Amino acid sequence: MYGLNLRALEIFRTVAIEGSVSKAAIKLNRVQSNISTRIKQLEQQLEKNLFFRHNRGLALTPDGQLLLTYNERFLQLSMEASEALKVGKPSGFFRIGAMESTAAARLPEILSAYHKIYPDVQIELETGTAGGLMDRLQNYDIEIAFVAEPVSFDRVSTQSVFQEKLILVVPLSFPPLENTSEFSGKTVVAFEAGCAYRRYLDQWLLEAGIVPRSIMVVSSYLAILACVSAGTGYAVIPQSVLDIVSTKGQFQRYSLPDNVSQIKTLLAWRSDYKSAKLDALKELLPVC
Amino acid sequence: MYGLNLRALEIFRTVAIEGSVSKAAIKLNRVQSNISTRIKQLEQQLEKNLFFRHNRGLALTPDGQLLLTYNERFLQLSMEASEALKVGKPSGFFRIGAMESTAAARLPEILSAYHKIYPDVQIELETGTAGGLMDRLQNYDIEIAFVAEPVSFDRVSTQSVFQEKLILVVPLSFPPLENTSEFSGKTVVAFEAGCAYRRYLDQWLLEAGIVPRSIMVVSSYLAILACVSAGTGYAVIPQSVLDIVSTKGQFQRYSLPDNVSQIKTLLAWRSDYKSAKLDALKELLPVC
DNA sequence: GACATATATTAATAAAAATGAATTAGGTTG
DNA sequence: CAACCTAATTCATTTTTATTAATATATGTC
Repeated sequence: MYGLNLRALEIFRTVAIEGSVSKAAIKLNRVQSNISTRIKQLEQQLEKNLFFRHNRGLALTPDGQLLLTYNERFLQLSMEASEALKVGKPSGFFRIGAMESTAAARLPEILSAYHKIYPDVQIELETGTAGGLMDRLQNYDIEIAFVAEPVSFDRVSTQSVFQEKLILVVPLSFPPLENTSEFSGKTVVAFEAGCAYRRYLDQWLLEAGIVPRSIMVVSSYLAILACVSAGTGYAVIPQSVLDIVSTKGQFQRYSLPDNVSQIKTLLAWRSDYKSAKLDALKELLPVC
Repeated sequence: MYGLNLRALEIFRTVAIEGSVSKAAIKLNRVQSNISTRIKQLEQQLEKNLFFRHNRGLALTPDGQLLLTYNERFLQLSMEASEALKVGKPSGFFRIGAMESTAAARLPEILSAYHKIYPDVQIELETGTAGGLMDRLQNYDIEIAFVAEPVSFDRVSTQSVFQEKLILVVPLSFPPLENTSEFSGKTVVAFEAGCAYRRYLDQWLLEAGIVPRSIMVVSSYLAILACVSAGTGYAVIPQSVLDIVSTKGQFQRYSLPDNVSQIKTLLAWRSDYKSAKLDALKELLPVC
């Protein structure tokens, strides 16, 4: 039954419509014996008589009638499929990776708009660290990723889409920040090592000559803010994330030097990846 | 694109799921080069890249994803088709031929019940004379026929389903029937020659020694009754038809001798014709 | 009984699919 | 960096399947 192909269906269909092997053969530009054999083959494969043979030609049996309706459905489906492939409209799964901050602060609105326009696309948004996401991108596990710069991988293209500002958040219980050296000996609350912002944090600590007492690794911005509020230690967090949480005012905020605080978020995709889904998404993203 | 078959779809599907040509080859008990070639072939036929090639295997492109969804639909449809063929439940067209009298008086109720039970069967009821119907039956133009006995054709099976009684209907303007010879010289209103009841009528006329003035051929029982009511002539008509028309009392009725008035209606089908549709219909028909 | 009109069968050929071996292309490891 | 791995591709060959051309068979018509 596995050899059943569109040609077989076409032959069956033509014979059914013409009611004759010879007429079908003429119509399909084949020799009559070929049609005859193919029909018999089909009947053997299905173990059903599809036609009554009489002296003026063939007529469908009930089983043949049934097959004919499925035949039509097959042909229709195959046309629909080739049409869909030709047009290339956005559809199917869209596996998107994003850093938690981007997923929380930037994407909801955009993906919601996207979903409205292209309801046929099933979005799967997964979060992870910048490093982890780039690995998954290269493993063809996700199709695109939103990650903080810098990104430099072979065969990966990027375009910057969001500008983030990192803010230093400090517990109210800490003395006002005047001298950065005061931060030495305190605890830093931070994302795990793969996180891009964590790298900026480490860089600032180094440049400012700060030696933290310890680093507490927490994998959620909400949890990090909760820790800061509770006085556990200080942290660095994107402004946009801060904007969407309601825990305002429960900690001190400080700007960081521009070189470590102004960070672009990039949309990244494998260079060999081209799709209508991606093109459509780019339309909805800001240029930055 | 016409060579596309279920095997190709299965190969594509397996590679897509396994993400690897070699694994798919093992799973499908084929050699890996074969899978590789088939995939490339498919891509060429569709003029689309279906997979990204990377060093750990293959991953679907958006086009590949799209094709995969159609692939699933194809496989599902093919399973549905083979399931339907296996089960053999009544479905498809059911081309039924019947004499007008049977179609009008006997079948409506039965076909209505049938349709309720088997809504997947599309009934086509066509009327014709007994002779015409038997021709069409043998021409595979209709699948079954309801005709009056006698029927004796090679390769046609029958079973009797209705008992009809023929009634002689006479205009009110005619004198009461006492002596059949009085009917000579009058007009007979009758169905065309192929009609079975017409043959019984002819036989009775012969046996009773009646010589009609003329025969008026009318192809509808309602029209025949209208003619009789109008005084045109006398006619022979099944009791069951008389029962369903509202023009009662506008003519005289007489019984005919049993040998020409008691007639069975047969269900007839070609002996090579077997179908669930027919079996189901037989269940609903009276035995007689 | 010869003829016409169908489908079916068969043997030969052509085309397509599957195989096995060799090759290529990226990684990984010592 | 060379040797090694893993996985896909290419290519020559074999096997299978589809197509053809010629012939057989079956049935109805004159």
